[in-house]
Amino acid sequence: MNQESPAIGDNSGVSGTRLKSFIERVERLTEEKDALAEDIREVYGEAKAVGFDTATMRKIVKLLKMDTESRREAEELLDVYKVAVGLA
Amino acid sequence: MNQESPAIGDNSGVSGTRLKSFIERVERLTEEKDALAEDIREVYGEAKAVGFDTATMRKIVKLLKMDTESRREAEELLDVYKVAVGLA
Amino acid sequence: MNQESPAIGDNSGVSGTRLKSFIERVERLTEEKDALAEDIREVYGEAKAVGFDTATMRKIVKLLKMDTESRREAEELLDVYKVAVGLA
Amino acid sequence: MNQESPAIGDNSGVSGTRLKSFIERVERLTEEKDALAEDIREVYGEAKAVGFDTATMRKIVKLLKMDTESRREAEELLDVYKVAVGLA
DNA sequence: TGCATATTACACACCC
DNA sequence: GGGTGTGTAATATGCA
Repeated sequence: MNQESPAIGDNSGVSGTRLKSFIERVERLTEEKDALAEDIREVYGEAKAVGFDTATMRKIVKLLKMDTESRREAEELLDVYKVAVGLA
Repeated sequence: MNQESPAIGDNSGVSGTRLKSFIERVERLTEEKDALAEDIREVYGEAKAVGFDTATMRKIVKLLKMDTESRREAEELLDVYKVAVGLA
Repeated sequence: MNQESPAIGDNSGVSGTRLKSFIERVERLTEEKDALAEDIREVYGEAKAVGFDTATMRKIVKLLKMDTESRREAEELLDVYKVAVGLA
Repeated sequence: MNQESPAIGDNSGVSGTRLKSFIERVERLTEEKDALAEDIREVYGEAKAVGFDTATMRKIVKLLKMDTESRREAEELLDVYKVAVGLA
């Protein structure tokens, strides 16, 4: 490890508190994220229960997401171009 | 494929609407999930900015999560036992 | 490990030879793959040398690849649909 | 951005052609690279099919590669020294 | 040295 | 319920 780790080694206890705070924020966000993953699983479960094919559904979702990302990337590329030609 | 696929092939259009609804729910939940993943990255970014080692932090979070899950599983097992012996 | 590992433990030496053969094939392919990665780096290097912005180039390549994959995925999805409706 | 970008902004079209050429070379090399990655996956697949543990195999390949690179680096260092002392 | 990307490892979900 | 394949997260590398 080549970090300076200002907190650890500082025996004031302040940085331990700070680290703990960061960790707790991550834990909290992770819990919410896992809950959403669970929700998603449930939606697929419902769809499957009424006869839809989840593999196909997942492919559709993936494609939609890829489209969205392509569009976003294309816009970013445009911005890069603008900078390149001195328009931004 | 041994799915009944009630929607596909049903030309009433009703199931298409239903499929669309499921897809949109998944998309929405996925967006929220990705946003949380982004938030988590940001927390690690902040921590890194003040000198903490994020790889180590990730290990800690993982350990804490394992503990949490172990505890939860132990509790679930206890519940099962309670039911088994007529205590719940 | 819950593999049967038929080769290891068999002291005939035959499976050791077979394992070695697999490993060598992987090594050979990996070398070729790394050489291509090197070639790609060189192309970017040439482009940079004549004044192109490689970050932009990388974005373009990425977008083109995403398009290609979208098309391929869309075709695969179509196939899945065909199966789903009993056309294939 | 502090690149000169000779091509962009040059409306002769020549640099556009040149850029295109670079892009295509990268795409072609990338395709070959991806094909090799696929081949490697297939080799692991074959090995797995006859009972080998691929995770272990990957570790071995990694170790062998490290050895190879260490050796190569040692040789390169030797060359540097040779030059330094006038032996090459 | 910090960031972006490429690869590798893991975990979940599906099928048998 | 076990194995397989896919998708996602973490790590390692290489560039600016």
